[in-house]
Amino acid sequence: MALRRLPHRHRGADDVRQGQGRRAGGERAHPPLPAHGARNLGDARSELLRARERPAARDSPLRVPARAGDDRHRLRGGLGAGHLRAHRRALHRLQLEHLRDPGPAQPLLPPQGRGRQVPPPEVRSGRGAGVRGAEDGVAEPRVWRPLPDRPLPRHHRRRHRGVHRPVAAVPEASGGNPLVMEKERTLKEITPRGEDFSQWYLDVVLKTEMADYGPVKGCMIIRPYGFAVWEAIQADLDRRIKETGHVNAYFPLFIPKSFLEKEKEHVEGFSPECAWVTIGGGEELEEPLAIRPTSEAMICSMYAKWVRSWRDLPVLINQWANIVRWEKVTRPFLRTTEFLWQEGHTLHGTEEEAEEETMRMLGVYRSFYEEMLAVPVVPGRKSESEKFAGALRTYSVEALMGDGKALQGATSHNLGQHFATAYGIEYLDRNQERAKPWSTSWGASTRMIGGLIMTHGDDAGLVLPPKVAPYQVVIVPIPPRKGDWSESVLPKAREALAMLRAAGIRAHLDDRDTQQPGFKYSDWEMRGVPLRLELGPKDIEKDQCVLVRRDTREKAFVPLAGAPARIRELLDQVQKDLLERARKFVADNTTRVSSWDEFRQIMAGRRGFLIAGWCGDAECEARIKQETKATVRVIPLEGGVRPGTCIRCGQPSPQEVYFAQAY
RNA sequence: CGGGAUGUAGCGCAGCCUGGUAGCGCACCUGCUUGGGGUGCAGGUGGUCGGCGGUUCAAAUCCGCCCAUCCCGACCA
Repeated sequence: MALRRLPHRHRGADDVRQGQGRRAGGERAHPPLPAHGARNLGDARSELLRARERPAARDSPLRVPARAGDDRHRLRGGLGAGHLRAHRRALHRLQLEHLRDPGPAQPLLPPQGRGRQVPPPEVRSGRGAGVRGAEDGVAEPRVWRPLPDRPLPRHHRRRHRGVHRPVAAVPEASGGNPLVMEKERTLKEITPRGEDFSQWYLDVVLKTEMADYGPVKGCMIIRPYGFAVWEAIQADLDRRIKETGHVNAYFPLFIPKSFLEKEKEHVEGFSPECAWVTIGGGEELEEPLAIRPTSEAMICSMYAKWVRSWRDLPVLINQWANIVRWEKVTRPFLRTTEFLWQEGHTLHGTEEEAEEETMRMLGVYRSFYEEMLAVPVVPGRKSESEKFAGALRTYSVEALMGDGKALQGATSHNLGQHFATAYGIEYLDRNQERAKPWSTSWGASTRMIGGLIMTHGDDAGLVLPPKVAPYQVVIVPIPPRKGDWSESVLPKAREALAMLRAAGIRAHLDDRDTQQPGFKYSDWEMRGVPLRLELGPKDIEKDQCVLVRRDTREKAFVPLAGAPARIRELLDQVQKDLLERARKFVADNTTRVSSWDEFRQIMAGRRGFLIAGWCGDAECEARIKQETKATVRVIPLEGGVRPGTCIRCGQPSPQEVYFAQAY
């Protein structure tokens, strides 16, 4: 297939002619090329090499040590590699203290955040990239050193190097873990949130093995651990969609160009980000096919064929599908070229019914976000400029991320009669008169996972709400000092696993004997498993186990027999606490502003939601965006209408709105 | 689409300025050791130096073109 705007060498008609369109991953990164003999001079070269002496200058002490590599580090905030490493070490030391004695909550780093700390001067040493054991003379107790000296991770740049080598799946039967394929031994380090939130996010996504970059820009691979979260989301949201009377169906990926063009605003809105197929079977197509950026065009066209009578209404169909939008800037989960979502498309006899449906689904999204993802959202209506292309009214739920930026979590549109008109959907009503239905559409995507990560995550990695966590409990067996763990601890751990699974708890036993318990703790904390169950010889003696919460790291000793019940309680508690904590964060970072100065000041600093009056004028909105990056996120549905004046221009404002910098 | 950066082993990097045997740490493999917060030791495996072309006896290194990714902006779930 050929994609417009992508005259890529792997994507010629050849691929299609082969009837596959795709080659094996490795090959695609390195397309077959004609052999060339440019490299066959190796032997002659070595001969000459041996005949010559190595230039002494290479090892000369006069060599200038600084090079491009060093400058690179300095470019980001003026710190050399050594500084950064020292910084990191100091930061972690501070974290330890924080754990023992949590200080006051940082305004911009939600509850468990550690805040940005400047390393004490004594640990700021010269550069020493890649040098191990550059001890700073502090005799550290052996208790727990979260980060032993290691080469400085590259936490200021993320680089992608094509296709990763496939790793064989480890079968569950042999004690493997199907959701975590790479059994690497180091805990992959994560940039602290306060240092660089974007990098933190990418580190979390990649290192927890939720997703990885694919060979095509913006096309990520959702790995098993990430996909398990999506499956949990899907299962629950699907249930909610069906409970509200909808049924699932599936419509084609390809949409003929002429279909897409029927609704003017719609096509104008989406054509810039459309991918087109122009070749099929080796031949130029008569009509280009869009790879769906959304399915209104396709689905409404079919509705025109299906709907004849008022008795056919309402039509309440949902589909789970993939979507392609040619985005210029992409980030895993948050904005990818291809993404997964559900899109509902409904038809109704009256405007009131359509509006009711639109609001009903907005409510579904809201409760889903809060109950499943533990992410508080602000439901509201979009401004004209943020409206869906072709809609009458667009509503959304907006969440506030840890860095003070807002994320549109899901949208619900009242499409009016625009699409019915454009696609010729007509029926005979009760009075035997021709009538046009009112349509709606609503969707939520894999972006939700991004929101989930950015709402709850901390410096140690992911924090997953129990309801969507692939593993709710991980069992870490502690080997005895003497003897074989498979004699005592392991069988007991397996018993515990069976007991938890029987109780309907998603549990995993980490029985890798190549890792130390301490490593496992950190590893699963990074992956956000809500509860850890430690089981060692001492516990077995007392017929108990140790439960540790991921979010608070609180420990509890509980009798083994009572573990399932206690775990269920704890999981519920964690779920509740996460939502509460996130709510508090949103509340703490939502400001009702009364002056333009204050507005600008907050946007220049910690950002967050700003509640203010707005005149409703698009130009005024654009000016605000230009000056502060903030846009109208939503005109809230709750909290009452408070007329006032526009924060920017002073004109009368019919209602208050939520402003924020958007993702 | 503009600006910036990067591409050397699975990951993180050095080597490039001044062309001459491709290196280090981690991971991985083997063995021993260790195990309640990231064990230690010893020995190994692994590289089209992003691609193509040019200069040269010789290119990771110099030159040109291309590709890809990331970051920051302008546009959008």
